[in-house]
Amino acid sequence: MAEVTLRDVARAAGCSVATVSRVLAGTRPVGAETARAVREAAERLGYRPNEVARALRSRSTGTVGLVLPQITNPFFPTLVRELEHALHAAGRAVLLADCDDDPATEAARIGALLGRRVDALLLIPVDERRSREAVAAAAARVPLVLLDRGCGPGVADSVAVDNAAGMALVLDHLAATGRRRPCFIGAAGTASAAAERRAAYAAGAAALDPAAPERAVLGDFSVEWGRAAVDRLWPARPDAVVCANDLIAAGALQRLRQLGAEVPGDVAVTGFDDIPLAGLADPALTTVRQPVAELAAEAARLLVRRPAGAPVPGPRRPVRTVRLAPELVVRASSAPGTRPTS
Amino acid sequence: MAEVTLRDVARAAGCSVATVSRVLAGTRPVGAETARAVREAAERLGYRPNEVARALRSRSTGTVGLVLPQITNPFFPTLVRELEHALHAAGRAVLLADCDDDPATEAARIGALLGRRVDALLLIPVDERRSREAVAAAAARVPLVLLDRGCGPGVADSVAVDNAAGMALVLDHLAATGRRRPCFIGAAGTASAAAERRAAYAAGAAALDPAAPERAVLGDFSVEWGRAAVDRLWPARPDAVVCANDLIAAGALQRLRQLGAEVPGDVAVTGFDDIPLAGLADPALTTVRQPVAELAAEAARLLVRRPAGAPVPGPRRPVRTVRLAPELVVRASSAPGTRPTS
DNA sequence: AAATTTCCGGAGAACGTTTTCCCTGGGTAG
DNA sequence: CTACCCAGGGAAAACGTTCTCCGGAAATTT
Repeated sequence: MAEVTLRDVARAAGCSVATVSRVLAGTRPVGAETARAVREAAERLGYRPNEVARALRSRSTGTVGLVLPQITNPFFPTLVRELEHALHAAGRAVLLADCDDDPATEAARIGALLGRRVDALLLIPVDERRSREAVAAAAARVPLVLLDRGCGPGVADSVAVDNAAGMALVLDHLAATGRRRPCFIGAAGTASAAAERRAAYAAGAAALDPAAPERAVLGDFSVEWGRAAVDRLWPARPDAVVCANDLIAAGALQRLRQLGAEVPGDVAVTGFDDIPLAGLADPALTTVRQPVAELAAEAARLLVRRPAGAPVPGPRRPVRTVRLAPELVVRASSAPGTRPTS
Repeated sequence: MAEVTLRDVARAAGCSVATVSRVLAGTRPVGAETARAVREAAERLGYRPNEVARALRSRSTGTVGLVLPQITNPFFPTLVRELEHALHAAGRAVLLADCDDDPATEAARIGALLGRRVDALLLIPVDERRSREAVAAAAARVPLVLLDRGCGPGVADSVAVDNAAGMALVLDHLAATGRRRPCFIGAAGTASAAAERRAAYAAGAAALDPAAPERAVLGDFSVEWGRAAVDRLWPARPDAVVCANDLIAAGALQRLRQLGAEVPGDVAVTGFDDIPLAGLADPALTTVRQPVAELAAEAARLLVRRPAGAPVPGPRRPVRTVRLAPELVVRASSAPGTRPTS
C-alpha cells in the first residue's frame, strides 16, 4: 500500500522484476503480450519508480545543483526560472542553494550538493577570486558550468552575456543621441561582470573622445550606492550617467530627481540587465537586456552535452566559454535631451 | 579513486563496514581505539558518505520540495531565501519547482518531486480551487505545508500572514491620518490572499463609515492592472487608494502621477507585502510587511515536527493553521495630506 | 565460581532498481 | 540432421548504506 515496487508489479503481471524493468525502461525488446500485461499491472497498482533506487544503481541522480550568490538579487529570479524550465525539460530536477553572498557558505553548499551526488552543477560564483578554490575542486568531480560571472581563466565552462558589447551599445546610443559628457557608476568588486563592464566603459569613453577626462566612481551593485554616487558625480554636471546595473541606475535616478535634475532632459541614465524594475522606474530605464532564456538554454546544453565516458575526462580538458550578445532596450530615461546645452 | 566507500574505509581501518558506519553515524558506542582508527582512515581517504545510498536504505532523502507559482513574482525570492536557509540549517536540501502559474504544470512538478521521494513538500498553490486535487493527493503521501496562500479548508497544514489584520492596519492608519474616501484595487482570483484582502477591506471600510459607497475594482496582482484600475477610479476622486499588493500599488502610483495627481498630497497609496520595490518607488510606498523570516521558520518547523511513525498517521489528522501578524510600514506615499480638502 | 549482563565487533540482509549472465525454444542456414 | 543464432525471459549480482542479528569477551551479579 505504502509503496508499490517492481516486485509487486512483477507478481501482479506474472513475470520477473527484470522483465518489468525492461518493459518500463524500454531497454530491451519484450514480447508484446508480456509487455501489455506489465503495463496494465503497473497502471492498475499505480506504480511510480523509486528515483532513489534508480539513482543508486545507475549512478546518476538526474539532479542538477544550482548555486547562486543571493536569490534576492533581482536579476536572478528570471534566470532561475528559465534554468528550472530548461533543466526540467531535460528531465533533471534542480537542487537550489543560496550562498548569502558569502564564499564560505558557497563552499559548504557545493560540498553538500556533491554529497547528494548531483549529476552536475550550475554555478554563479560569489566572488571571482575567493570562489575559485571551491569551484575548481567541484569542477574536478562533476560537470560544472559557470553562469553570468566568471571565476578565473580555465576553471570551468562558462556562459555569460558579452558585457563589453553591451556597454558599447549603450555608449553608441548615447553618442548618437547627442550626449557628450558621460560618467560611469560601477562596482568595485572582482566579480567579472563588474570588471568587464567598467573596462568596457573606459575603453568606449576613451574611443569617443580621447581628450575627455574619464569620470567613473566605483562601489557595489546596490541602489544605495547609486544614490551615493550621484552625490559625488552631479557637481561635474555630466549629461549622461552610465550605470553598471539597473539597481545602481534606479538609485541614481532617484537621487538625481531629488537634486532637481531632469531625466532625460538634463541628464540621461542607463542601466544594465533589464530587471523588471527597469521598466517600472520613472522615467523608465534605458538598459541592456541580457538574453536570459538563451543563457539558460546554453547552460543546460553545456551540462548535458558532456561527452560520454568519465565525467571529467582529462586533467586539462579544453574549457568552453560562451558569450551571448545583449540587446539595447531604449526607454524614456535616455530620450534625446529636450533641454539642449542651453 | 573515483569514489571512496565505506568498504574502502573499513579495509583501511582494519574493521568491518558496520563498524565504520557506526562510528561515523554515532548510532552505537564503539571502542575508542577503533573509532580513532576509523576516523583517521576516513579523513585520510577523503570519505564522503553517499547520500543516495543512505536515502535508499533509511527511506529518507533529507530533501524537501519547494513548489511555487512563479519565482519571478517579486514577493517570492525573499521567501525562498529564508526557506532555503531554514531548511539547510535543518540539514535538508531544497528541490525547486516553478509552475509557471499553471495548475497543470504544478501537478506535474508535484508528481516529479514525489517520484524523487522528497521527505516533504512546501507549496505555494497556484490557485485555490484548481490546485486542490493535486495538493490533497500529495498531502496524503508526504508531510505538506501550504505557504502564503490556502487551498481550501482542511487540505493541509498552512502558514500565512494574517491578511485581515494587515488590511485593518492600513485602514486604521489612513483613518488616523485623515483620509475619508478610500477605494480599493484588488485581485479577482480565488487565491486566498486575494480573497482575504478584499474581504478585509470591505469589512474595514464599512466599519469606518457604513454610509460610504464601497469603491472597489478587481483585476490581478500586476502593475498593469494597477495602472488600468486608476483610470477607472480616479474620476471619483478618492483620497486614498488601497492596493491588494505592492505591484498593483506601483502601477497605481505611476498612473496617478501621470494624471497629475499628487501623492500623497491629493491621494494616499498603500500596498501589501513590502517587496523590495516598495521602498524604491517614488514616493516610497506605505505597505504591510509580511514577516517573511518567521513565515519560513514556522513552515520549516511544521515540516520537521511531524510526529514520528507513519508519515501520514490517520486518514483525518487535524490540520494546523498558523497565522502570523503583519507589520505596517509607513512611508511617504501616505504622509498626511499636505493639501486638505481645499 | 557460576550465571548473567554488558560491551564491542562482524556477517549479512535489506532498500528498489538496473544489468549481466544464463537458459530455453524455435527458427534458419549449412 | 546438426549447428548456429536470436528473441524472450529469469536468477541474481551489483549500487553503498543502515540495521538486525549473533558471537565472544569482559564485567557484573548471584
